[in-house]
Amino acid sequence: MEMDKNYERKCYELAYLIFPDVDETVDDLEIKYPERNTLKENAIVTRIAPSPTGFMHTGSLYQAMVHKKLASQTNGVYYLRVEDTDQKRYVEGSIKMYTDELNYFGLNADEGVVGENKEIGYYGPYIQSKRKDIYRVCAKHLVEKGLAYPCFCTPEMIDKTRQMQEANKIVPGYYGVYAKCRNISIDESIERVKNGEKFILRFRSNGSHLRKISFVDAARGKIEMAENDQDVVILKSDGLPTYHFAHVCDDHFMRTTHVVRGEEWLPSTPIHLDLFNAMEFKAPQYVHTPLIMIKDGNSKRKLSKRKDKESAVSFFIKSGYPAEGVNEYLMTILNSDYEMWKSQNKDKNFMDFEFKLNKMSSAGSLLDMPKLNDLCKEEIAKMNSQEVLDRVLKWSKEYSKDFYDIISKDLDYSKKVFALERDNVQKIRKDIYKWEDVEDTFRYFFDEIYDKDLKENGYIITSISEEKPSITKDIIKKSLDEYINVYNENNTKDEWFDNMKATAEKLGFCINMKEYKANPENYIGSIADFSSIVRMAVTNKKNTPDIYSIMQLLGKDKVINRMKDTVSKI
RNA sequence: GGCCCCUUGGUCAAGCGGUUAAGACGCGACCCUCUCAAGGUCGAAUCAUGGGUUCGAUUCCCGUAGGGGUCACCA
Repeated sequence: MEMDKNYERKCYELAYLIFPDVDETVDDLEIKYPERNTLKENAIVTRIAPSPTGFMHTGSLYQAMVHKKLASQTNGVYYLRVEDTDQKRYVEGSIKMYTDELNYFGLNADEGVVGENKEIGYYGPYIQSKRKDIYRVCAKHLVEKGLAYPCFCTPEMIDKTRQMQEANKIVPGYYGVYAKCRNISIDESIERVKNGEKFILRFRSNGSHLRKISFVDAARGKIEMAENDQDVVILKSDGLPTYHFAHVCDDHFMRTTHVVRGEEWLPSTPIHLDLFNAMEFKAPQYVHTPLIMIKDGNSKRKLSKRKDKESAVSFFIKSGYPAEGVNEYLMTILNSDYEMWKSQNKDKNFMDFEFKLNKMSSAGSLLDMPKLNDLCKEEIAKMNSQEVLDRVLKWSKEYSKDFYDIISKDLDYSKKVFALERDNVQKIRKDIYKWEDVEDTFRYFFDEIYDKDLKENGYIITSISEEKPSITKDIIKKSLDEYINVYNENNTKDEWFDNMKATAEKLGFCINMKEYKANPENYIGSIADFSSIVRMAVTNKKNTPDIYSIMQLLGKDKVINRMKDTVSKI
């Protein structure tokens, strides 16, 4: 007993020696950052915790969706905390980029860091590098309790131990008898600290990997794992905490109820539970989300920052994927019954859907780009021409300045372009799924782009002769010459098509598709071929929306000129 | 390699002891049609494997295999 008292006193001495300037206690912090009593009992407090590395991973977006849903549907809080304890990886401007990207998808946090130098909330600071004092209070507490100790080992020494362990097939790591500094006497520790020897702070775990612990993952259910026995580093040589320790201190004092994170964290959960226990903090509920995978040959793997452009959220923004479509996609892989619900609630959006943790799939899903594209296509199809114009302007201003200049010259005209087969029609054209594709899809409406295309690719109309030898270049020319003479801009659509058919028939085309299919050898081509000639002469594209509407929009002069040019240049 | 997670068509998946094993994307065919897109109709395609438990297993248990993750003074 006498001995224990003595040891206890020494622990306090050591703690004071290491943290002479810390006079706050854990109890003080409990008062400073009280429980969130204004929230209802079942309100969920979640957090997104990016590292400012200049890169937002697609998986984070997926998690942001979980945070947003959980907090909003329980009237809880979703906050953003910047995890910048690794100063080596810090990239300037990351925070703004990150919050901007969240904003693009409407998945921004409602507390914490919400922009560059912008913080909301009473549980801050929300940037870990500014929370040094808090970690030191907590670390001091552990030293006082004999649950943390200074480690004087060099990285080389630790490396050597590890190699020895691996060679002898011993569980590697810094623990038990292999934890050299854990086993030196407290007097020696005090002495060496006094002497100014360099050290880091390690947790003194009382666990054993022979014992099992279990915890409930809110998405996966009960999980059983070996108890932690590693004396993990809690404060690094730069005085900043490791992730493990910061997680415990921050999520406790920010009163997080649910820690939603990628499943790569699952193996270190026992460490965190051990730490929570040592600090006598109540551990949060854990939710480990599956990783988003990508197909690589015959197998699948985690989205890789280096290899896969889709791993960056910025890729989707730069390409102009509409946020609505991406969100829809995220929901479909997030909650298995979302698609069913959506098909019954077509007019609602994902924020109206009740997200359930136990409906979250736990297997990593492959990023399915065709599916994403389809969902985006559907979302764009819901927009009217004004909305499309606004969105294209906004996107191109940022990512395609030339195109922006072209379409903003005559906004009224641009709007009419986007209104084609969109406004006031029974069946909306669904051929765009990202803004990046708009320029090419509508290139023939804008002279600058049209001319550039002709220059680069030539007149593609000649390809008709390659596919159908009966339609020679002469026939193409003759058809256009003939059509130029009869084209009447004031025709209704029906009159226009009758006119087309009359001209085509005169030249030997079959104007009845059924008849043509039955006896193609009797004709030089079909009305479809004749239409193609006109289409390509006017747009230099094989496939376009209804050619009548296009001609109406372009106006007679342009239509006639383009046909004349084609005749003379091919 | 140790530990952990995961496993229904090509992909996302419903299912939660008895089903003709949903639906969506993709794919194919046909219809519609001036091309394409869309739309409509139809179609091909799935319970990784071996043992149990049970009257009965896709469903519950165990093993095996496969895939993934993780083993830092990075998060």
